[in-house]
This record gives sequence, C-alpha cells and structure tokens, in this order.
Amino acid sequence: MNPTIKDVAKAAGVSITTVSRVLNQYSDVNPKTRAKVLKVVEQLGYKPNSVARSLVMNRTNTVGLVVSDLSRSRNGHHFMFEVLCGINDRVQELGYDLVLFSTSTTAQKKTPYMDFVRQRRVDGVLMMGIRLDDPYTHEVVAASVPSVLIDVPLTSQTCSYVSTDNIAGARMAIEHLLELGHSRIGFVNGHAQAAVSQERLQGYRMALEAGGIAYDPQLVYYGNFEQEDGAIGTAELRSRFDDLTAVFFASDLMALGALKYVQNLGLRVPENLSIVGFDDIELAALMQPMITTVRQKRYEMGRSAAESLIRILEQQEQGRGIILPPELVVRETTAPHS
Amino acid sequence: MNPTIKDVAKAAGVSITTVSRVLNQYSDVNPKTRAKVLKVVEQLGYKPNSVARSLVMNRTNTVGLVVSDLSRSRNGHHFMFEVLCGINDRVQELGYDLVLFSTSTTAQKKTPYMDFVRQRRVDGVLMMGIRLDDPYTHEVVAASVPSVLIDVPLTSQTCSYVSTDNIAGARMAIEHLLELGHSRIGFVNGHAQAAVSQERLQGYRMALEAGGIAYDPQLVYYGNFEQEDGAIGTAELRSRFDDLTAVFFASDLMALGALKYVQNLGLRVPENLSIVGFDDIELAALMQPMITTVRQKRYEMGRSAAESLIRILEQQEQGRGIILPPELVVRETTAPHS
DNA sequence: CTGTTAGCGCCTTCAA
DNA sequence: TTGAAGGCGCTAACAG
Repeated sequence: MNPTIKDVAKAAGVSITTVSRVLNQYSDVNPKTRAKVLKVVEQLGYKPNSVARSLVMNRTNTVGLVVSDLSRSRNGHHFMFEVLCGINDRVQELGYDLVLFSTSTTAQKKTPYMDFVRQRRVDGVLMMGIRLDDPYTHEVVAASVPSVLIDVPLTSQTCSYVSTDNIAGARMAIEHLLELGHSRIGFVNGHAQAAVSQERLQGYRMALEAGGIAYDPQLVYYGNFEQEDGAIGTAELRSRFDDLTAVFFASDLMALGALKYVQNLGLRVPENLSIVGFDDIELAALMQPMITTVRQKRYEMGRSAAESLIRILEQQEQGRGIILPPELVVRETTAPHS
Repeated sequence: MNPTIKDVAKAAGVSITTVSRVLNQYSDVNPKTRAKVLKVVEQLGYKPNSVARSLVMNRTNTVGLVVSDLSRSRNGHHFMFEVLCGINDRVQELGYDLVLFSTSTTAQKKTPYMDFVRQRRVDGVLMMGIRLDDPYTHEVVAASVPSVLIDVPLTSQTCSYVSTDNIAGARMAIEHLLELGHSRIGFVNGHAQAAVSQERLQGYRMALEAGGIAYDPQLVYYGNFEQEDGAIGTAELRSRFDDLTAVFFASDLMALGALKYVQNLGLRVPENLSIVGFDDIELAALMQPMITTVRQKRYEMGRSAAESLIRILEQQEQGRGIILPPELVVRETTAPHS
C-alpha cells in the first residue's frame, strides 16, 4: 500500500497538519521541521493522493476534452489530432491533466456532457467536433463550469471559443482564384451544421461579390468534409456548369478526393481545373500536384483553447472569442484561367 | 452547488445509507423506498461525486495513457492516433475514463510514470511510444498496478503487451520481393531502441536466409521512422550498393520519403526500384504510385490493449503477450526485378 | 511555529 | 428493510 500523509506524520514525529503544510509550501514552518518532513517524504516515497485532495479542495486539476466522433471521421484524423496535441501540451504545461470523453453522434450515446463534467468533477471542459444542432452544447455554455469550444462561435461569462477566421480564409482562396482569372468558381462546402461551413460560405460569397460576380447557390455543394464528398461534389458541380474552371473545397480531404476524381477522368490539374483546399493537412503537400490550400493553425488552436480555459477557471479572464488568422498556401493545383 | 447524497436523503426523508443503497443497486431495499429515492434523484438532478466515491472505494475507474512524444513525431500522427482511438473507444465501452499523460523524451521531463500513476490513482496504465531504454518502464511493469505496453514485449503478472507480429510482417515483405526476383534488398529500419525494429530486422534476415541470401549488415540503415530518414537511408544504401533493386522500410513515412527522393532523382518506381513500407497509413494508398506495405491493425491494437488492461485490473486475466497478425498489401511500388 | 478538530461526499460494517 | 457511526486521505480554520 502507498504511504499516506499519516505515515509520514508518524515517521517524522509531527502532526498531519504539519506535513500538509510543508507539502503545500506554507511559509510558517520551522526549517528544521520542514527538512525532517521532507526527508521522511523522500524515504517513504510518499506521493499525495490527489483524489483525497480533490475531494477536500473541490477541485480536480483536471480538464475534460469532449470530442464528437474522434474515431469515425477521417477528417478528424487530420484536423482533430493536431488540435488535441496542442491542447494536451498546453494543459500539461499549466499543470493540469486531460481526460478524454468522446461521444458518438451515431450511437444512442445521448450522454449530456454535463453529466460527465459533474460526475468526474473536471474543472473545465473543451469541446470539439460538436455540431451546431447538438442539443447538449448549450447546457455546457450556460453552465458555470468553464468551457472552451473549438469552432463553435458561442461565448458566455465562462465560455470561450477558438476558431480560425474562416471568412477571411475563404476570401483568400476565392480572391486567389479570381486573380488567376477564374470566374465560374464552385464551392464544395462542409455540412451545414458546422459553423465553419457557414462562415466559409460567407467568405466565398463576399469575395465573389467584391469581384463583381453574382453569388449563385447552384455553385455550392454540401458535403461532409470527407474524401468521397469532394469527388461527388465536383461531379455534381461539373454537371451543372460546363464552364466550371475552379473549385474551392472546405477541406483538403475533399480537395484530394476531387483531385483523384478528375485525374481519373483524364483531366489535368491545374490546367483544366484549379483546386483550392482548406486546412493544409500534411497530405496536401504530398499529393501530385501539391494542393493549394488555406492553412489553419491547428496545433495553435489547441494551445489557445487550453490556455483560455485555464485562465477562465483560474479567474484570470472571462469567456471570449479567439480567432486565429489563416494563411493561403499557394502550391500547384491552381493556375491562371486559360 | 451540485446536490449531494445528503440533499437527496433529506428530500426523500431517508438516510444517506439508504440512498447509497439504491444508487448501488442493492437488492435489500423496499421497492417503495427505492422509487421515492429515485424520484428525488431525478428531480434534483443528482449525480454521484466520483471523486468522493473514488476516495472511499480506492478505485478511480480511470486508466492512464502514457504517450511519449505524442506531438513531436510525425510518425506518431499516423501510428499513435489510431491506437489512441481504439484505446479510447474500448475503455469507454468498458465504463472507464481515459486520462492522457504525455512525456517528452527531449525535455527534461524526467517524470517517472509511476508518480503519475500513484498521484492520480489511475487503476491501470497503457504506455506507447516508449523506447526500450526508457528508464521508467520497468518500474511500471514491476509495479502492482495493471499495465499494458504497446510494442514493448515485456510481461509480468499484471502487465500485458500488444504488438503486431513484426517478424512475420517483415518476412512477408521480403518474401514478396524475393518472389519478384529481387536479391539485393536494402532495409531502412527504425531506431534500434524500438523493439519493433529488432523484430523487423529479424524477419528481414530470416526471410533472406530462407531464400538463400546471406545477411549483410551493410544493407541495413537505421533511421527514426520519419520521412526524411527514408530519403537519407535510401541515398546511403544506394551509395553502398549500385545493384540495389529493392528497399524495405520500417514505416510508410520512410517509404514515402524514399519514393519522393528517388522520383526526384529521375528514377521510376517500381521499374528502377521496388519499395515496401510498413504500417499501411492512409497516405500509402494516396501516393502515386500507391505504396505496397505491411498493414498493422492499429485501431485493433488499441482496443486489445484497453481490453486486456481492464481484464487484468478486474482480475479476469493475467499479463500476457498479444500479437496481432500483419497483412501484406501489394500495391504499385513493387514489380519484378528486370 | 505546531497540533486539534472538523469536515469534503461517499461507502460499509454493525445494530436495530 | 433501514439508520448510525466510522473512515477513505487530505486541507483548513482555530487555538495554543
């Protein structure tokens, strides 16, 4: 059995309180006593039981990460993983532990996240991959537990969100295509229940109109961020417009699917079709041709989210929106309209 | 403030003990009392405080996942993430929570994992990405906390490990190349402090010798599983042997690096050089040409690891080795020796 | 500077 | 079938 504070106290010939004091860096402890206690702590290999401490402090030093469909979506493998790394790193740097809690939209796992929060007594929650129509999100936002949402623009006193400036990102992509002389530009978006989809659509539209081109909803296809959606969306848009010369995709995975698809059709990219993706996942630069895309700082998103969460729960700030700038990465799938 | 068991007891007009009984499915409680308590629980939205429960039960219902360099290694992004998903899913299915604990080999983060285990009072630990020469691994293996290692073949009463049959995997790869008529076959291995590297080397050697070809250490290069190592290793081996016609890589990422490298050199794959990777990461099938590789069931590894861990800690089994079969996936980077 | 006392929220004998 | 009492390991007033 692990030694407890009581064992230490006994071995050091002091009271439990005194041990607790030296352990918690109290100043009012006789240096000699402190040394003695520390020595015993060392000898016994005593480690404070954080469960007991959590109970009395009413604080677990733990934050939860609620992820929707971590395993299911392949897009997640690219987007979420890096965010997760950022979260994990920052959380640990700040002295907290991270507990994972993933939910399946498909399964009947209708677990209100708040139950998880309250049972496990996490000090705060991060959420990602959550859809706008998710019924339980608002519970969390409204609750008094600090929370941070990734890519869901909601805030409250104790809730921040972190997102990329998707409007700007989409604008960059479209402006780039416009500058290359394209005018019939399709958009294969993500599903409508993602805030990022709505924002990217807005950016797409704004850039087009700023370029003097009327917005045509027929040029927009809604996919689900996955590879096959890129192919299907492209096929659909091409069937609607035979003068389509460029397509913007809401994810690199979809751009990749489209790339493979049109290459199979015998078309050349970018000569016959220009393609711009979104995310800048590792794959983008490995494709042949390398995919032009809009980079999101995923790792940074994770770090910022963790940081904000912990600042909120340490009462150093209030919920706020944190928007990271995207970056256009011009590679090989875009060329002037011939 | 969240209601406690005391609030429930008071509201239901019974004792705390009784509430505890109905919550823990005890049979000896009057149906009427039970109904009443349950109703109050419902009304108050009472959720048992798992911290308090953990303290008294001396059991947290939580398992820890110790990962080395989660964020750093790009190979991790491909291998570890899927294992993580498998672990996460299975752990959750079995009613446990997962807490992440990542260590940096680089940083001075010389945290003995056992400290984490003992402080957080996790019921068991999973470890992956750990090197053979890691000083703290043995502490965990020898400890009484249940543990499961990924890709480190050590067992004890309370420690299992999960791995792919790397010897068989390497053999498959080499036998495939042998059958295609190759005889000068290089091997770009991972670093020597990974058990998988040693096993794959063994498989490489066995297959070669079974094919009547003497093992030549000069044909083996040790990299670090990353993309650039594939290029460097290939360059090195080609400089040593001008009749090199095939190379086997201990990771797809290295195979990919090599592929890019030799393509840049103006060589054709597989015509001028046959390449076989390991892992079957998503990228492998997206490359041009698609990479022939040895598939590891990463998600399954995660699931098995979680499963074994929990069986050990629920005293349903003892530590054991779990070896999953690999699978050769022949694609486009291998061709007959001309 | 140090010890005593009283819980944190829950489970678990032991009686009734 | 139920309740009272004790304790899990620790922190936090409050005395001394």
